[in-house]
Amino acid sequence: MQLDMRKKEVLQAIVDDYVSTNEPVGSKSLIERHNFAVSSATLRNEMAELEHMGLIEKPHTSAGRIPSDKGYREYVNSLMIVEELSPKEQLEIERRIDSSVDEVTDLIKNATASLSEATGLVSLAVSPRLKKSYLKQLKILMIEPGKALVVMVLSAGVVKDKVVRIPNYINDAQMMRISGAIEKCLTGKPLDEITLVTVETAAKATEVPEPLLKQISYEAYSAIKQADELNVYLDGEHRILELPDFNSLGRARDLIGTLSNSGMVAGYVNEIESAREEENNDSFMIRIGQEITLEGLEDCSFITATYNLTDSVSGNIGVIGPTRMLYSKVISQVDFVKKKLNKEMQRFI
Amino acid sequence: MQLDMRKKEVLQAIVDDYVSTNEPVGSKSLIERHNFAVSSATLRNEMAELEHMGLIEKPHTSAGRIPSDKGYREYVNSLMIVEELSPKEQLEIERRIDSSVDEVTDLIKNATASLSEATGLVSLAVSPRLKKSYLKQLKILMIEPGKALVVMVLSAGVVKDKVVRIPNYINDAQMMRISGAIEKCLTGKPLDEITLVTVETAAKATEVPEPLLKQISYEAYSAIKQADELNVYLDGEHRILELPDFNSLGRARDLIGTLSNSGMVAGYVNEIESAREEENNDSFMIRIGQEITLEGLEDCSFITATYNLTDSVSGNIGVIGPTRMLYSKVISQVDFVKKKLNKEMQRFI
DNA sequence: ATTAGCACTCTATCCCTGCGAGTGCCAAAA
DNA sequence: TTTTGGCACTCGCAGGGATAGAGTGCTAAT
Repeated sequence: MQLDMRKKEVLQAIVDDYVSTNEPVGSKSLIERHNFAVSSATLRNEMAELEHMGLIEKPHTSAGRIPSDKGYREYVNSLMIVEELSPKEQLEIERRIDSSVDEVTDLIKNATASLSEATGLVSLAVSPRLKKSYLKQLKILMIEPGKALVVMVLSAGVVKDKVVRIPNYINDAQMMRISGAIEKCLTGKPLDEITLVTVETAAKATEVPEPLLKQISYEAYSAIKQADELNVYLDGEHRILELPDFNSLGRARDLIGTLSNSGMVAGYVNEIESAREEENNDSFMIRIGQEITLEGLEDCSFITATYNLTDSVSGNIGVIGPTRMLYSKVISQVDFVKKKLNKEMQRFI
Repeated sequence: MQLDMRKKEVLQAIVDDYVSTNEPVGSKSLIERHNFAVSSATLRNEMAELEHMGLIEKPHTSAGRIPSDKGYREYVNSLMIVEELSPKEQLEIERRIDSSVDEVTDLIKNATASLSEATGLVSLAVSPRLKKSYLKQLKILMIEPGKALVVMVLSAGVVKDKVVRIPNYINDAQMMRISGAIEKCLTGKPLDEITLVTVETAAKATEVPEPLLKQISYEAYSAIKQADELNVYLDGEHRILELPDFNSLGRARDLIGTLSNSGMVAGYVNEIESAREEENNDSFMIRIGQEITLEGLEDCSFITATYNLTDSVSGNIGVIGPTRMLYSKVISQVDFVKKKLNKEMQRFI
């Protein structure tokens, strides 16, 4: 994108104005609000060219211009001046992230709520991707006839468990042996390298009847697989209904509807997360308007950052809002929450 | 409320018509859609009286009538003919409640989703009130230095756990002793009879240094208390945005905003649940419009039923929608889901 | 390259009107 | 006493100008 200095200034001014007023901006009001050394006629020419380049567009003939997705993209990539948060704003965010919680999940939920409150947008977080973390402990506790609890302690400092069914006739000693064998063999293995066969092979080290072995192995395996399933935490859904951008109802419904499908959301976030890793970008992902391939979010923007629980275990936290959002500030807020989250997570490792 | 036969018929017809058309109903259209043996003028007189009694009201002078909260109440109490679900509808609901889940929580979530789908309204469930269930097991597992997992098996077939902090210097043997002592003493005790003192007293049976005892007791206690905290599961928030009743945006925002405060919702549900118990009603609670004392839900209706995990452990499941809802059908749906839930829960006890 | 000026376009708003649905009431009928 | 037909009245809503206002593109002059 080749933009001369003045075009850059004009585009920047248009985005800034439109974001703050939610009105298409015309050449005259541009002159009024900014110190351009040229006349409105000159700006009109510039604007015509910007439109020709696809950076801005007209809702209708006699209205001002609004930025296009491409325009926002240009703005975000090279025009925007990222706004630092004031100490007060920082404090406000930190206050809401109660650091006295005992579980990572709660910490993440708090951070998500805090982010939504600060930005006034819908916020979301994806739980840590535990595929790369490895098992430190695996215990199977007999609970009552037919029921056991598989408890897994992972290297990332996370504890996961799952209630599973077991045959009635199994006894404590047998269970101890199987559970011990599985633990011994799987300890240190990353979750994504554990397959049903791995577990079964591990269990075979014990002298326990075959069918019993198979069943327990399967249940242990399913518990392990469940442990690395991703969760999506949403917050502040109601806030988007405050925004004038969503007064059309249909849009709001689509957004909330789509977001409530956490599987799809997690999948999408993973997708752009791996794109980020390949591009070796900094820790940000910004998707604007049509760049988002999730149905119903085509006129939203998505800003998300990657937090790290350990070097190899990460998740995402970010916001979704209308394309017309205060990028310069929201980015700082997301970044700040991410950093705070990273800091607090040290305690859990 | 003294209503002669004809007034009842008129009110019933008005509610039915208004619910299905979402238009104020006038005397003439009432004649057209129903087989009244009288003229529209007579109905006008009846309607004037019904309005005088506060059962129906006019949005403005020259519009038809719509039922008031009081009118809906009368309808629900004595006019409505509860609509049975067709086998097909029953099947559809059952299909969505996947009965192969291993945990009660998942069962409840599924039921909630199914209910929302069936009714097209927002559904919600409150997790079982475990206060009255008693401890069957309590184990404290050492996880890593400074961290332990408290695992509790409750009489209602529910397993709860919590990660807690413990002093670094405690050793396995000490922990075994404390944990054993606590379990021995608390087994069989309903959760709501367990206090911090109870736990401490139990722990004192062991010969472990006092400060250690105190701290572990406190952590165990906090885990127990956390186990009987109530959770609220919501589903189908986006569906209310489909309803013409919520086209005003503000109402939708208030509703979603209020519902997202799960503490308030749980409190309110508990409140009306205990009212139900006192009145020794059947298993239904219906709150219409102004009867709801939750801010932001003043023009909604709330239909909820009580499910039972055991005799003494119950929770609630129900829906929230506009006062203009198909009471006769929604009630059947809620009831059916509740029964299905009760049936499936047998497996967990 | 910039600018002033101008004709043109399009929307949003206001006001007016007429239509339709519905009401309340009265006097006559049952 | 209840019911009914009839009628005047009310009010919201949709449609139809008319107007104002904001903005554009183009042209000719600087």
